[in-house]
Amino acid sequence: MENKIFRNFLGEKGLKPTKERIAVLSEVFSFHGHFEPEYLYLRIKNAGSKASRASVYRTLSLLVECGLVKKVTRTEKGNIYEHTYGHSHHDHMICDACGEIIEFYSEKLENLQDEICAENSFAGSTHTLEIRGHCKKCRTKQS
Amino acid sequence: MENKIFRNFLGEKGLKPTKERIAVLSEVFSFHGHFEPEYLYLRIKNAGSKASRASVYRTLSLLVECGLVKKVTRTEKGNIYEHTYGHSHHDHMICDACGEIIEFYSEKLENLQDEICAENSFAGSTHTLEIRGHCKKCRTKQS
DNA sequence: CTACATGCAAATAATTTGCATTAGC
DNA sequence: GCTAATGCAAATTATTTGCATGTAG
Repeated sequence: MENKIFRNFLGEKGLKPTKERIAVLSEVFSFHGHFEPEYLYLRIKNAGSKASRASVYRTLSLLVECGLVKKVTRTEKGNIYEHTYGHSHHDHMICDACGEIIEFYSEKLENLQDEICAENSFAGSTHTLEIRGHCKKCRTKQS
Repeated sequence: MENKIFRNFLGEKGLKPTKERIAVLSEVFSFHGHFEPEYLYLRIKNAGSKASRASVYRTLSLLVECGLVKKVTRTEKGNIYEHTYGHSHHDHMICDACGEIIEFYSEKLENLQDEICAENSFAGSTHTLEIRGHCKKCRTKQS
């Protein structure tokens, strides 16, 4: 269905569903989890499709724009993305030791944030909560 | 006092409190709010001190390392910092329209996050919560 | 004196962009 | 055919780094 959504989006903007764009789209949705543009590029090459790095970046922007993909965070290196369609909103814990990303969701947290926005007369549209620390595994490994 | 803290920190690491480092330090603490490295560099020049961009970056890393300064967020452009000493922990709302950064703090929010970490056997050390949307001012300006 | 710091300019690295070529419709 | 999209390589931009020179203790 993400295919349909993307094609609709392109149609409305007068853009064309080229094979490169479709290749990026299906690769993004071919796996779960988080990824960097370069990783995606390599997967696409590996899958037999061809799309230049430039097209990967360009298409990624389009996918973000139409809401199918979301920028998760920015690291020292660059951006990390995840596909969004079929996934409900969640936040992340990132392990400083092994880099593992744990997703979580808390209704209470969402409500509390709405309250806080209201208190500040702020119209919140999105948020990013990133908790850093050590995951269970790395926690025990530590000194 | 941040002066003392920094000097101690340098001393312990066998580093020297050069005039450039001190210039960066005092400029960082000469104003409140958030800043980019380039803005800091210009302020320092303007204040009559001289420190190259390289030294600003190098010193900023030291300040973060010793906890006097904190990286607030990463934008498309680069990093944004704020000084930390004398400021308690808080989170940010960022207006997508005018870029204003509003600070807030919620005890409930902190507690809730601790709970969530515990549920996931995660040892949280820091977190960053960034709520994006429109501030009061830009909200009314909108369609 | 002697490390460590500095400034400069060159190096990095992710991302973007200009442009000639190719391809949807 | 016309407009938009691609690939490439060059450009951008924040940040880092190598190195010869300066300086704190």
